[in-house]
Amino acid sequence: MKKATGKAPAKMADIARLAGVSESTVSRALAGSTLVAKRKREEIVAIARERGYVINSAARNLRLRRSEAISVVIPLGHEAGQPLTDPFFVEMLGHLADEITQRGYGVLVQKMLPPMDAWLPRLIASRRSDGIVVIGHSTGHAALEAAAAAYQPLIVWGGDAAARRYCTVGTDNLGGARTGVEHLIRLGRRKILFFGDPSTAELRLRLEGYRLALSEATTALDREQVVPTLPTPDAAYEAMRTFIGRQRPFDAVFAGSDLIAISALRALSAAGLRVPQDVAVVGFDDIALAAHTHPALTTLRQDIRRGAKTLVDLVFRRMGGEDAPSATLPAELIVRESCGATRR
Amino acid sequence: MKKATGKAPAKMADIARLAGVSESTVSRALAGSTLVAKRKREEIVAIARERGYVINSAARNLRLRRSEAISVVIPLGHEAGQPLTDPFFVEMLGHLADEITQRGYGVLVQKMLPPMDAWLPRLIASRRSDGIVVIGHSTGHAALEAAAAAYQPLIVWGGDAAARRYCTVGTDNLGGARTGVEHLIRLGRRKILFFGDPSTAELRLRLEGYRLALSEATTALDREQVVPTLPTPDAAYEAMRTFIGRQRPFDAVFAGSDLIAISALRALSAAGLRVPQDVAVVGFDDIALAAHTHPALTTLRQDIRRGAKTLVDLVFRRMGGEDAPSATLPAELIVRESCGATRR
DNA sequence: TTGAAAGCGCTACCAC
DNA sequence: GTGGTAGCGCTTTCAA
Repeated sequence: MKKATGKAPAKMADIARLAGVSESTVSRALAGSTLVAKRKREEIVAIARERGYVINSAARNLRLRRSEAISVVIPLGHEAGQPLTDPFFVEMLGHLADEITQRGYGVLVQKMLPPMDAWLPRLIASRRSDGIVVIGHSTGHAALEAAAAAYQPLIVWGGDAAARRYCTVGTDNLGGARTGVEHLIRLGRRKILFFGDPSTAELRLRLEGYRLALSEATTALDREQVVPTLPTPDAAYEAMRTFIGRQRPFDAVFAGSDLIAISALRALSAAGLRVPQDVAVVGFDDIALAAHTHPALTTLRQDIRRGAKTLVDLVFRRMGGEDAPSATLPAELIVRESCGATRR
Repeated sequence: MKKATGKAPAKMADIARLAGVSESTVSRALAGSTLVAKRKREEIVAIARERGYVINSAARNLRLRRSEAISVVIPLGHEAGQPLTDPFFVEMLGHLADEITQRGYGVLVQKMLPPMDAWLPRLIASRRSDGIVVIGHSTGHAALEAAAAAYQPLIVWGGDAAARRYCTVGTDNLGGARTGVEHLIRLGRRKILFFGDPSTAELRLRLEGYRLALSEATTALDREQVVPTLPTPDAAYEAMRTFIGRQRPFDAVFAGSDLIAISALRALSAAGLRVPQDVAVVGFDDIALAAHTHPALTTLRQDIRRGAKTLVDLVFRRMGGEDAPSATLPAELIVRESCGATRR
């Protein structure tokens, strides 16, 4: 195997020699320190640029005891071995990358399989990143609690800030779901299903919101009915198909996520049920696709960009030693076609 | 601002003291070197584990002159400022993360805006990663050519291996498109549109495949007709809507990507055109959603997992100094409902 | 305003 | 088999 032999990259000492100054001065000049005479500073910077010199980050990081990188952790539950399928997480990842990059930090992506307690501490101890953002179905609460106790700059995207001791950012899942179901009730729907996987924290909260809306309704409704499903399109499609086969009457589906709602749309259509005439459907997330389904999906928008901004803001504040608090973001009802109009 | 004061993490010297050996021995033991007596080695490893000791990667990397990380670069063209929208790239990112993580390397995600020539060299010089994988509509050929000349471990996901001097991995876009269009012709379609953005290298090749299929057809066909569009759902929807409004007759759409095909599906349906009865549609990529549209989308599958595997395989081989060659992967026609059956 | 020197935490070359 | 030692390339006192 022939060894790659690119010429060794310039180091700071080389630039120092070229500029006829000491390494210290180059270091200061490159950092923009006013300690260095302006003229000299500019000269040094010019030489460095011309030579394509870039500071060796390993050396810098070792010296500074930081990495200038943030880990973005994507816990994989059911989808182990799969690529991230949920567009929501993907959009989140994109926004996080934007926010982090903007601050001059690197983004270290970590796909993580349970159990989390095995490697979250390792990730922290390795010091490969200065802060950690965990997105996704937050499994492994215990591991998070434990890690957070000794490590500040850890922020988790998730639903229930109140119940946790670690810092979280999340949408108001309960309130959002409640709003969505209330909307269905207002439109005259009476037999409303909850369709989703209540084993994750966020979906549990949405289920709670669904229940709350049902219980507080002033009109006579069918009692709650939960159709569980794994959060993948195929599983959701099958689950809905099976449910329809059971012939239990229903006139609305409140889905735990848009991805699931879209599968429901397909299953309903395949079974000859019209949306929204026969069955109204409401999703959660407002992924890009939601506006483009047929019929267009009514859903609860999570403001991902703002979520990402908040997440990153909090990690940086905590990296600075501040004890930044958890945050909850509102969900916004986006009315499109799939929920139908008022029934007489 | 209160400074975070987690207790300083253990370093190798601490473990050495605890184990009553030298730092060298700890280093060797942790690396699993057989130079250290087995008994002693296990003892040291046990102590390290017990103390939650993890090697400081900055120090290790500085010493070893490598970073144990791969940069995955996502060039953003039209979608600047947007999160990555195309599910194809996202799936690719997921698989890349899997492959890279599996080899014990970190994944450094870089979203990059043109111009590439400004920061590709910087990325290389910063040594934050040992290799670079560029995915996405490969813009900036010149910058890639220039960078690749002096830097081996750079692999680009893209279409036309032949035309480039840098190492690429990609699907046989031309052949795939040709297969898809031939299929439409075989099914009796005569007025076939190409729908997509021919400004990117990959789409250009698909367009070429489309042309080839038309020109080689043995039946009388309408001449080529290209409906250009930016690669976002909204733009594609509008473009198709506008085109339909012009009333030029057509009975099939060959779309440059699934995302575009799905938008076409919507626009056709909104215009009262039935798929596949009135218009057949074929996409490209086979994203997860393709099987779930209504009607289900006929498309050309790109084997993303294999693509990612190949990409990562090549970077690692090149990191090892090997002069690994470009690779082209076949596209597979996945026949579903949107192309219809043979017309009499 | 500048330079010398110490050292961040690790690995690998030597000598024993 | 094991330990001393010399750096990897940078930043930052400290002294001038």
